[in-house]
Amino acid sequence: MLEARMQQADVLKKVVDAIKDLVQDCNFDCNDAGIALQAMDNSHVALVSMMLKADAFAPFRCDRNIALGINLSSLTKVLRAAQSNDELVIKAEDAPDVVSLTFESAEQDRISEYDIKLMDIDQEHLGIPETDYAATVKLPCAEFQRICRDLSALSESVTIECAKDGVKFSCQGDIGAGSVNLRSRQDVDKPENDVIIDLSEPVALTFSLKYLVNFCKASGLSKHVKLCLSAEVPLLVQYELLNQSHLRFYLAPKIGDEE
Amino acid sequence: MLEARMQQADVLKKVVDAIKDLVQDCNFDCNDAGIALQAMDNSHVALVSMMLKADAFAPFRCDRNIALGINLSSLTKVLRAAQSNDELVIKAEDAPDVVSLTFESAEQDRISEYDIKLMDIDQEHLGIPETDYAATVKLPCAEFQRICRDLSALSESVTIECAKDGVKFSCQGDIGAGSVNLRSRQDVDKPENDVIIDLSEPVALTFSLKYLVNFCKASGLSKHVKLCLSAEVPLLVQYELLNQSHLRFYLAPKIGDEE
DNA sequence: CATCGCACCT
DNA sequence: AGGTGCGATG
Repeated sequence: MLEARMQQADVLKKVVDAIKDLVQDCNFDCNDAGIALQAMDNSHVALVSMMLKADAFAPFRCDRNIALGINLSSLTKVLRAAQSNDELVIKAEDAPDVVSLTFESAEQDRISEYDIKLMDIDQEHLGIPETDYAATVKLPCAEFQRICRDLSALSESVTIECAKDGVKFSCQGDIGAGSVNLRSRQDVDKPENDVIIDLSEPVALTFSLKYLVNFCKASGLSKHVKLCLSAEVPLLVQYELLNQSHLRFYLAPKIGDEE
Repeated sequence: MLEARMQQADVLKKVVDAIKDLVQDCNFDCNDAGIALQAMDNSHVALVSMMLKADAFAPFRCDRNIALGINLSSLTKVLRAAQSNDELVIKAEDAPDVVSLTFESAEQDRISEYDIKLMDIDQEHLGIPETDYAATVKLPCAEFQRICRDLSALSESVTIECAKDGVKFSCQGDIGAGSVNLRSRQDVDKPENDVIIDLSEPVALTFSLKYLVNFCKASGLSKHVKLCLSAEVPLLVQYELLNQSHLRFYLAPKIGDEE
């Protein structure tokens, strides 16, 4: 059986909010390492990969591999019932029909329990090759979200160009063109503003802004987001969570005249 | 060419916000005196007139007359990308296809540049006669905005009556009637609350509240607003900006049974 | 159903 | 000033 207690129901809520528009149904794969999720979006352009390590729960118990096939719209409805600061306990039997979510107020004076029916989902398991990226950019989530939103007012696509000392986001659209240049910066007094570029080779790639704006719904999960780019491979947009847990989005670049 | 740097991108943002619902497209007329704009609203009831004097910019350079025909909805989208405290540089060539807006963060570690395509706009140039108004009322923006909003819940129109020692805003509607009386007041300790009436002749006129509410979007630009009235001529609603710059709205009174 | 824009509220 | 909730729209 599975029994996992999260201190902050909010975390699961934000994770699911960030992916529910990309993926309708998917398996939460549970084993003694934790709870993992991998899914492609409907149009097979983007891929979501979540890992919540066992350490992110206390306690965490999962005797054997269990795949919980869940409709994310149903899950969203249930998670809306979580109030901030509620703890969340996730429970399932070994061959479950349902998963149970229990929300407990801090003082334990309100306990809500929801069961969600499970579904069988045939999941192509996706091997994601480890890549040595040509460039990684770590920047504040809020800044990335702002850039994506601003540029999406002008165009469907953004070109991300990484150089050693800065990163440039640019787009062209019917009403005009836009670009945002961020210089790398580091400030020990305000590390939350850091923009850190790690580059082995300059790279410039073009991506759909609609997807990037969508990924940015995860902004509340972390202070920073890491963008990893290499020519001709999908962009990795990564949010680090506590205890080496993470939420990752992969997005294939646009090629040639698609832009 | 034109090159004009504003210390506060916010000012242009607020000006455009205040007029974008009245006017879709209009020319920004640039010359060595500054940047001016004049346009009638679609229904030809209201007129907007903006003047940003060269002194409001530092530096300001404009070698020859340039008319920048801009779609205000496009401009709004671009100005949304301005963050508070960003500086704004406006640039255009002498016979431009585009106008360039550059937003610079205070530390210069983020520079965003947007180009907006220009359009050809045939503009009837409007001579606005200088009028000696029968009454002028200077009052806090917030107070005027509040009055217009409150009365607009009751009626489409407001009657403004100026007397020597006070001004009365009143309306009648289906659910009842409303009126707000402001006595003139002056307080050296709180000049921001001043209500100053300058009157050569009592006057009472009726105006569309919808337009007045719209004009009040400019309230963030100034502490006070000046209302200038004379019988049978348009109301002037004036916001003074720094360096003798201003934003003015003119609104024709309603006559007779239109009220 | 999802997205967008506006207004309100904190 | 930013976030949230609502209403309207496609």
